[in-house]
Parts: sequence; structure tokens; C-alpha cells
Amino acid sequence: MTLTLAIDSDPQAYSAFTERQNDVLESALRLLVKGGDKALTTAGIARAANCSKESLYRWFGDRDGLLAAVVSYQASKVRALGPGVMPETAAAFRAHLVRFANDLLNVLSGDMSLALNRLAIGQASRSDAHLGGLVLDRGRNMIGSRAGALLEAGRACGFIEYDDANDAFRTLYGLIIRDFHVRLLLGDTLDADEAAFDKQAQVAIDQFFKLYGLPAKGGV
Amino acid sequence: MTLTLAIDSDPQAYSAFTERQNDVLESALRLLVKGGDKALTTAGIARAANCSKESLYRWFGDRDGLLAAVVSYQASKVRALGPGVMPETAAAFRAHLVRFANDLLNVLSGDMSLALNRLAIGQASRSDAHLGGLVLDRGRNMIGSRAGALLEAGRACGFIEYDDANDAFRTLYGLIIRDFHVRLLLGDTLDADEAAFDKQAQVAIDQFFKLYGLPAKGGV
DNA sequence: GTGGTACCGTACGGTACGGTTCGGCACTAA
DNA sequence: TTAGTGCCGAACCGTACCGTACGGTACCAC
Repeated sequence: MTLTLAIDSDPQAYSAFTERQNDVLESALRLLVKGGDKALTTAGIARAANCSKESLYRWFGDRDGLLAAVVSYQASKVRALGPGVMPETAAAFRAHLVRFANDLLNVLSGDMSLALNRLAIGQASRSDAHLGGLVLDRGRNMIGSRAGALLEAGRACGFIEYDDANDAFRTLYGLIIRDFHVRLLLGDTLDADEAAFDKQAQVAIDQFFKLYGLPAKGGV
Repeated sequence: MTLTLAIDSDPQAYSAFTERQNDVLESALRLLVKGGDKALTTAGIARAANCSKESLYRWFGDRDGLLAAVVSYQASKVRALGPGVMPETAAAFRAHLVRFANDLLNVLSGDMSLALNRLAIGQASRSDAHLGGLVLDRGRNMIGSRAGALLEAGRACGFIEYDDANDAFRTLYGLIIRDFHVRLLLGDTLDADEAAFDKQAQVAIDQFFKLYGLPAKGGV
């Protein structure tokens, strides 16, 4: 659902660009956040980055290639938040989940994430839209990697129980995000309660334990 | 989050258009679903609807006015699914919730809903984007009207318990939709499990009762 | 018939954008 | 010094689109 938390062992795999090219991509990203997809023209990017259009086309081949490069760049920029740690107590496991929920809320509400998701969604209708798939892959990467491992560790330690890991994760996601993401994508603003991510995260994790927790160790 | 279930007592308030104009809007909607926002040009709409561009501009004033009219038209097309019924038994209440969940899944996965949401999201970054707010209003209308009344009725009858109605609804929404909507918006396809809306709806409502149900009457 | 109105089909002006080309500058290597 | 390379800035081309204007047609009122 986002790109800013992609976990990959090799940072070069996603950002195989030179320093100068990364600067250009950063400029493009700022331009996108500031003015939306309409402002992301090749001339505008070249102007903002103090480079020529010729270089843009030499480096990224195409406008679509440039957009894909922006996505890849952003994915490689903010990477893993730290290695997975095996929780030893129920409280530690719960804290990990709360932290994950908090991170997810913060990431999805970020300017860059919203701008890139809007861009990908806006052109997802066209048949040649590989951008949406790209965003999904990176988002799925992050989610599958971090949350999946976390849930599995919790289950191995006997704090929670579920049949299908994917299903459990999606429920966790739903409890955390609710209609939050779509509303932000549509331009809505958050009310005071929703802006308190800490509280929201704790409530969501409480509910998750109520659904999947084992009363003996990690339940209510 | 969608427009296809707007509930309004006065159908004319949202579709104050002539028969001919509604035909044109219907053509525009089909065009949007077929080719995405890129295909929704004034010339294309005029061609598809067998009308002149001059008429488009006389009727809707502007291209943005035309898009807003499309949204309003779609909102007024599929209206309330029936008056709210006071559930008398816990089983009936649960059936109502399952039906609501099923409807929500079907609506949000519909072609028209996805196309319009993509359109609104794609241009939600610009400051003059009233389209996202329009979609939100209509979606919120539907949600607040139907689900809110349903939950309130269930609480009045003692089947569920909650402090904040808005909060309870958002949890319900999260349990039903999860990451379903955003993934579809990004162009993802559903796996077999997710395409079984009936099963998904029942599971979501089971989970909702586990969180908000009163064990005596409506709980697990 | 005559004027008015609403409409269609088409063509046009203006603009914006994607992509290409060209001249020029700085730097490097022989 | 000369040739080559990488890049910038700017001009350019073809295209697509928005919004408007114009000619022609059907219908209605009087």
C-alpha cells in the first residue's frame, strides 16, 4: 500500500542510479508532492533539477521509465526499520505490533506515500499501467516481510493463533487502517481522534488480540 | 468511499438533468469505465453520446462541471437499497449486517465505483479538487445513513454495545474491506478466497460481533 | 412564411506536453 | 592542440486536448 518501507537486503537492487540521478529523482518526488501528477512534466522536472530533458531521456528512457524510477527510488530510500526481533514476552510482542501499527499509520499518511499512491491509482485504469503493480509489489514486500514475520513469531511463541497467515494479516491491516487510507487519498482531512496515531494503534492491536489472541498468554 | 449507494430523500437534488443530459452522462460513464480518465475527453464524450461539444459546454459549463455531473448522476442512479428495518431478533440483525457487508464489497469492486474513485483520487492532489470531496460526501452519506442507522438499531435492541458510533462503524468497515479497496484501485486482482464475498462478509461480521457483541444476545 | 430556439457536426485557435535535435561549454585523454 | 564525451539550455516538432465559433437542420410559436 506504500513504498516507503520496502525491505530488501540489497539496496542497489532498487536504486541502481548514480548520485546525480538520485538527486533528479528526489527533485521529481518533491515536485510530485507539491503539485500532484499534473505538475510532473518532463520540462518541469528538468527545470526543478537543473538538468536537461536530454539527460532525463538518456537516463530513464521514457517518461514512464522516469516515473518507475521515482517509485523505485522512494522504495529504496526508506528501507527496513530494523531487523525482526523475536519477542520473548507477551508484552514485548504486543509492543512490536503497536509499533508496527503506528509506523503503518505514519507511513500511509505521509506526503510522499499519498502522492505516489495517487499517481499510481490515477493511471491504474489504463492497460499499460505497470506503476500500480510496482507500488503493490513494494508495499506487499514491506507488509509480507515485516508483519508476516512478526505474526509468525508471535504464533510460534504461543501469543496468538490463526489458520491463514495472510488472512490474519489482512484483518490486522483492516483494524489499523479502516477507511483511513482511502479518505486521505480522496483529499479528506483527519479529525482529532484519528490524528492520534498512538491511541489508534493501541486500540487496533487490542482488537486484534481480542480476535486472535490466546487468553492464556496474550489475550484480553 | 463510493457513490453508488447514496441515500437521499429527493432524487432530483442530485440529478437535476434532463433525459437527454442523463443519456450523455451515462455515455461518459461508460467511456470512463472503458478507457480510464485519459479517455474522458470532451470530444470523446460528444462523439460517444452523439451530441456536440457546444451542447456539453452549454449544459455543464466546464469540463470539471461535466465530471461533477457524472459523479452526481452516478450517485443518483443507484440509490438506497431499501428502508431501514428494525431488526427484531439477533439473527435478523446479524443477517442485516452480513447483507450490508456483502453489498459494500460488491459496490466497491464494481467497475463504475473503481473508475470514479480512481478519477477522483487521481486529481485529489490539486487544490481545486472538489471531486474527491464530492465522492466522499456521497460515500459518507451512504455509509452514515445506512450502516449508522443499522448499528444504532442493533444497539437499541441490545445486540451490540459501543461508545462511539462513528468508531464502531469504522471498525466494521475495516473488518469488511481490509486492504481490498486500495488493492483494487491499484489494479490488483483478487484471489479466489477474496472473490467469495459471501464468505468474506460472514467472517467480517463474526469478527465484528466478537468485538462489539453482547454475549447474552448477539455475541459468539 | 418568419423568426426564434435548440441542437448537431465540424473546424479552428490557443495551449501544453512528450520527445528530439542542436549549439555550446567543461573536462579528459592522447 | 585535437578529438571525444557528457551535459546543459533552448529551440523545435508533432500531437492532443480544451474551449469557442460557425454553418446547417429540425422544431415550435405566431
